[in-house]
Amino acid sequence: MTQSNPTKSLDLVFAALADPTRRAILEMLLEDDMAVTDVAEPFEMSLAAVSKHLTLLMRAGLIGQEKRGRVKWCKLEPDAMRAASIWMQGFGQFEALDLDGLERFLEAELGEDAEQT
Amino acid sequence: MTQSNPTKSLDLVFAALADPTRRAILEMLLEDDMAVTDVAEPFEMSLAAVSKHLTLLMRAGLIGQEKRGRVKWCKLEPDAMRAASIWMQGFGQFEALDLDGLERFLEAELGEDAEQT
DNA sequence: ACTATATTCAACCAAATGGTTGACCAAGGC
DNA sequence: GCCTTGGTCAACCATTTGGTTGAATATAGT
Repeated sequence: MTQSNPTKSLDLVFAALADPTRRAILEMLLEDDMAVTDVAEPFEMSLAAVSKHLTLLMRAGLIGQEKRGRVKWCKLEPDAMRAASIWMQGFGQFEALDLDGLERFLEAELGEDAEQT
Repeated sequence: MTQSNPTKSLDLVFAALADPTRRAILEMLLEDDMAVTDVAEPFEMSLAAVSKHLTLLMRAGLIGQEKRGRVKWCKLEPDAMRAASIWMQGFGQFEALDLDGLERFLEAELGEDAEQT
């Protein structure tokens, strides 16, 4: 009856992503690791509220936290998104939107030996 | 009517996906269009409960419903997942790459339809 | 017209979210 | 030691969610 682990994990990840504040936090962490206070700074809500958001992101596995001194550092854990991302890709070929553009981007990114099909 | 607020659209899609029943429904609809009663059949909950889930899926744009006779047919609308899927891929798939460049690419790709933050 | 089927609606309930404020601990700086 | 800063905790509040049941609506079949 009870849903197995992977299902529950998808629940947590998708639920965590269903809030604009939390998505914004994840985007900020894409740039760099950040202290909790600095994460909270751009938002017009209390530090406690942001702290709760971080707790949810932690439970979903999307971020990790490490306390050094009195500062708690948050770092992105993008691997937690992989299963959810793959699940979604089962529903369509979203990459078909502009595969050429993506290819050009990846080639530029990976450089020389990227294309040899 | 079109979702005027792009952030809200990601909210709705991710929230809709955060429930195992709704994900299971979407997977069922991957096979074929289904009537509401048939969608509800495998689940150990009332028809009304499933109907509510379908309402949420509708609001998120993930399914469409068409009433023919007294039967309401549900069909998958996987395009509604696109923006969310692409948003996620900005985190998981290309970690080794230049993330700023990827962000610029995705922004250009999604246009104003999927800008969050 | 009567009845059965398909689906939603309405009222209710319990639990979770997203936010607030104020108190609380922990770690530095002086 | 004392004060400030970093961060969580606890209690509270409003709203949403996920479920129930029973009544209501609409269409089909006979």
